[in-house]
Amino acid sequence: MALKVYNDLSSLLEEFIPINPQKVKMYVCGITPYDETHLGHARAYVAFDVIRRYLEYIGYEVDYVQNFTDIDDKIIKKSEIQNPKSENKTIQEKCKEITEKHIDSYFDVMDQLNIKRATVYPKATEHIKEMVNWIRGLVKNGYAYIVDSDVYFEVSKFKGYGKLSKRRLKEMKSGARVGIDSRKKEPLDFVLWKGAKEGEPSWDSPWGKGRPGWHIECSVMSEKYLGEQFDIHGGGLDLIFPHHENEIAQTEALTNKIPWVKYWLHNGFVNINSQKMSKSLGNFFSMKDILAKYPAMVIRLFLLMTHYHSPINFSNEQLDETKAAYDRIIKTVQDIDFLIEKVGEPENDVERKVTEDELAVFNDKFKSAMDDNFNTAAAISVIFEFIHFINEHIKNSKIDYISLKKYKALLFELCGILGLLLVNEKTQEIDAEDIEKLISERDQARKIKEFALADEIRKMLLARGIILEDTAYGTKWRKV
RNA sequence: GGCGCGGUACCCAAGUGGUAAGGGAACUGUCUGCAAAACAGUCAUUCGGCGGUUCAAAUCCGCCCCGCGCCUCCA
Repeated sequence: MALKVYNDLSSLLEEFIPINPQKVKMYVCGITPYDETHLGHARAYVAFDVIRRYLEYIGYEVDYVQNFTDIDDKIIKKSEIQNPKSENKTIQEKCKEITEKHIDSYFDVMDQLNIKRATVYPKATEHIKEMVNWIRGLVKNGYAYIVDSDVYFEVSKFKGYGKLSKRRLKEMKSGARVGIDSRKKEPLDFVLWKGAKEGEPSWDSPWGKGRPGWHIECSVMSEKYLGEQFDIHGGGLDLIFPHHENEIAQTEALTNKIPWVKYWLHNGFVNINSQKMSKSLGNFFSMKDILAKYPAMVIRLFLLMTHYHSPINFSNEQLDETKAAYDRIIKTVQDIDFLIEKVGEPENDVERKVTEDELAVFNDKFKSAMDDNFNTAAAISVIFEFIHFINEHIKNSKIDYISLKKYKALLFELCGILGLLLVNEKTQEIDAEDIEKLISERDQARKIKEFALADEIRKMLLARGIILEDTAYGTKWRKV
């Protein structure tokens, strides 16, 4: 089965055929680094990380570009807040200080979530020259007009306007919420270049000192790193309008290469109590806070248990449930490792129960799910079906070294495609020797039927967060 | 006002024409000195409501009810 993706441009599920049969080029809108990385960011970049990983898994080379919008009103505003430490710095330096700090913490969060680094992370401020050239081109070919030291894109000149967001110009003109700016010819026209006010960071341009508007950077930087046309453009659902619509307009107006982007993919929001997470509602969760309470892989699993295009409702209860689900996977890995050690080398094998065909069933089902527009929720269900299969076989003592190794390899392969690491981080911080010692003391007690003492030891270990399990192969332990 | 998304068990969530995946919770049983885990079984005759199309509908069509998002910065 071939990979199919839901294209927001056509509103259809389409077969994925990249422009170059070996190489996929994708651009995902990055963050404006002026504040903490939040759950919504995590959702978006986990989603596109899995898309990227799956494309690589099925054999493509992937060029993945993600920008940083490191110049913007919110950053400037933040830089104006009094900070004694940066008293003597220029506004430009202050902005850089803010963005660098947030980019660092962004990468820290992304690393914890096991998100692979993009091929390149271009910054808007490092591409001003290219943007100025681009805007100059739009002025020259009549799509942009100059008012004082601002430059605007004239939306009505671009006949495809609205094709991504499925809006018609006429309808939007009558829309109540479009802000009126008398300087613009039409309310929907958007700014390509903003003339600088006193004290704002600025760069030279043919129209005077100023800075680029929001949308232009993505067109310019994607063109620079991926070429005039490429395969996938991604981002949050809220970017469809106006951001992505404007990007299409200014890009296709300049290059006349249509379509600019073949597949548009957007991720759904994170909701709190069925409402969009937002600062104004005060229902905002920073990743720093969540990571203090839950392992990163639990968050990753939680985000992937809902399809990327659907909204996802966040709550601590949901995360607790996901923790239990994740522990089920981890426990199976630990059980396999425990048995591999106990069962020993292949010469001891009595029977080999698992066959390649049996495993292929799970492999195929998993791939079919992923081929269907990256249906991670369905793919995860296959992982749990596989875990059930493994436990069933372990239970029936139909275990042998080769099978166990194969189970483990497939489990890691499937989880790996989803970027799910199967490590119990906490185990590494524990004094294993001490625990083993107590376990053998308990075993002695059990042998002479001193169950009170045995239970006392078990209780003691539980207080330290260690759970004991007695099996036919001896006692196992694990962290809560 | 315009455009769009969704309503599947106690909770979460897959499923776009062939008779309801998966996870969590709960209950029963097996195993165990007791546990834990695992396994076995139970948990939606039904998919917001009402009509229609069809041999067949959660899936297609119509109407209605409810929730949400975008149209302003946003992942």
